[in-house]
Amino acid sequence: MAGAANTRGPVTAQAVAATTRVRVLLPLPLGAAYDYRVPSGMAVAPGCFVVVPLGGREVAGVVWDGAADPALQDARLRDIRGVLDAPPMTETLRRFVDWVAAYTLSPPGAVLRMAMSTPSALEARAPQAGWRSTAARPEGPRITPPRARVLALLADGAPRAGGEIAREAGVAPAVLRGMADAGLLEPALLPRPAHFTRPDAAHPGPVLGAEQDNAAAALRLAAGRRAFGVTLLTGVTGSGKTEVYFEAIAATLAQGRQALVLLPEIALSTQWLDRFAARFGAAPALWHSELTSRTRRETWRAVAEGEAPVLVGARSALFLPFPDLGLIVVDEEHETAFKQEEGVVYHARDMAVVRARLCSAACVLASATPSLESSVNAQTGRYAALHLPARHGGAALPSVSLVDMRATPPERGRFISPPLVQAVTDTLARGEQAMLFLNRRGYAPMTLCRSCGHRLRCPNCTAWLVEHRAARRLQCHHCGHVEGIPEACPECGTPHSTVPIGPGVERVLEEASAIWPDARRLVMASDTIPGPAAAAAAAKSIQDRAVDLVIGTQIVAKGWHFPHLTLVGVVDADLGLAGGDLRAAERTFQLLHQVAGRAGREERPGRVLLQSFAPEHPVMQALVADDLEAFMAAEADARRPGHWPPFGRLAALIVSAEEERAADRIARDLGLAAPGGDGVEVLGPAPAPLAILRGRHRRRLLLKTRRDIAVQPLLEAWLAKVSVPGNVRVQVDVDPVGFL
DNA sequence: AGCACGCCGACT
DNA sequence: GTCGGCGTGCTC
Repeated sequence: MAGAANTRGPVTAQAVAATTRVRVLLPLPLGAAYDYRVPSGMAVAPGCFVVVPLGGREVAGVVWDGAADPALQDARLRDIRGVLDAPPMTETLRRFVDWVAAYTLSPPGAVLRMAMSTPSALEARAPQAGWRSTAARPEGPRITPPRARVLALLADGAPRAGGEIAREAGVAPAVLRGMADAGLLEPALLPRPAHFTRPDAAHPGPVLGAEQDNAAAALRLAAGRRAFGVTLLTGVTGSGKTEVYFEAIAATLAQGRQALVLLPEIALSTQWLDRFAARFGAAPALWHSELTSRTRRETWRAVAEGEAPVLVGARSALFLPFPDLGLIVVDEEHETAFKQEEGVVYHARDMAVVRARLCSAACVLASATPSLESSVNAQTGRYAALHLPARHGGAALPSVSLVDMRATPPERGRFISPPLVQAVTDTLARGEQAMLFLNRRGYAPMTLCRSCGHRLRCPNCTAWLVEHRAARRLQCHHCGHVEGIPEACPECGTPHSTVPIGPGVERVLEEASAIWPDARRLVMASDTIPGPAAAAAAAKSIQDRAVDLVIGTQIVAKGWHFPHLTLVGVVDADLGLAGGDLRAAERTFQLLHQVAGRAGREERPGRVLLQSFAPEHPVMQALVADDLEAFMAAEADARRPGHWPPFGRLAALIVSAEEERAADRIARDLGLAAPGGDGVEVLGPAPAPLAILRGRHRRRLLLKTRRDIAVQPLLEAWLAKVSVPGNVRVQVDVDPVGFL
């Protein structure tokens, strides 16, 4: 219509409609969603993945909810370039992104980035071309024997890939071309191959005992409710927690919803996968950082399309696009590996509960040694509690005893005391396996100059350099700095004057080699077991009794089943107690309990020896008495009066700068601007536990409040009062665990 | 996060 | 004389 071009004429229908603008959240730390214009003819709704111009480039983002900014002038808007062919982000995932951003005080875009970790998955998969036979076979063309074989292969009418037809019918690819020209075949798109077999809830799994059956029934019920609820599932190693929560997964599958299982160390979970396969007759989808980009893309897409009914992953799996998540299991829920310390600082266990609530899913937290947080939530009734009292199959719990290192010390320069030497010798003599546990990699945690007393330090961190003798290197375990082992003291120049102080697993191996030269030894540490394949091989060699003595760091503590291992010796049980951390005792108990659980899982009883210089310490006494409840009650009593977590809230501000003075100044300014009032307390500033990390000086302030006070508004108001120059960084950590 | 613009050293 | 270092700052 010609009149429509007349801009001074009557207002046309097109002009009446105000410019359609929507908010688009971009996976960048921008603080807020940006507004974009929706070109006419384009249909978008919240959740759509779109491509938008940003500066000189194009970025994929998500159409977000809420009204666009009316103050922003139309002239500044740019057009959405296109809508991506991917399932839109669900409402619940969008709310989850917003929730995590608000809780952790992170820019929403930074959280979105975790939910868009696989940009290539947003592009439509190129449909694969194939052939199928035409519905009505034309009369004319001759059906030669090769042609007949092809037609026989395609008789079911389903399309197949050209290469596959040629191979299976034993014909040259040219035959297909000719058949197509003759009208016998027509091109057809292939259905995408299913990458994930559906786990079979009806697959005959292992038989459960009566107590497990009861717990499983309760979980089946919880997962069948289609409603939010958290269950804390506890029970010692070997009590069958895994098989019990498998039943919750089965109930979720029966409803057609998806299940997510979070494991702290997905790379080392081969035994878990075996058990899953035994129950469901199929493998679950996997999600962890070591996936190839192709697998990542396929998995992300399969999750988004509901084709991966069960996914097992590391904490980042929490941000995958499940269309209808019905269950989240957090196994080993007490593990600190669930805390992400960089970028968006969050605790995957806590966020799992949040995501479950947002999508009306059941949540199961499982652990032999639950965190005090979860225990208290179970006691107060916020969480349901299920406890498996015994080891399945009647295996006895290991007996734990202490070796007083003051009464029976090792020889000078040695670390294994006479009682532990004797116990290992006896165990090996019986043809059983023993394990020495020391949560320290390398040969020695510190190196000292005998002549001047100089200690070898990391140039970038407040940390000693750890000698790795096998690799002939000194290494910083905090920043990755590596240097050679010096011939002479770098301080005073005295040659050959440096001596290793204290043990690491390599040094325990050296000592063990001298004491038990005939024992077949295996060291398991994150640097000797580089990935899932190596971990599986190591586990198999232990199960096959190709190893007599295992020497390992905490990676040996995680979920392994070693049927012939009857003795665990903890070389330094006091190790985790130093440092004055709020949760040092709790974490030491959890780790040592878990390590102890490696001993004696079949008919033979296990023995655990803890070498300690403080055998009277409550942690050691609780381990000997195997009294988790009394220990947790004592921990709770210690934290309650001071409103320490979980009876109060904690948030940390870490101020860091390359210049010490800059860090100090901003930390002091923050201290002066600190919030106060009833139930609000600020501790610090003080040097952060690692006062220098990666060359940056660090100061820490701690905000502690009563449980009924939200820390986020306090933190926001506090940070707004202090202007921070560009060379200083202030990192917020809501609910810090351990030091940072 | 990119990618710009923006002021001071070693090279064709 | 330029190429280039990465320090602040903006992107609807």
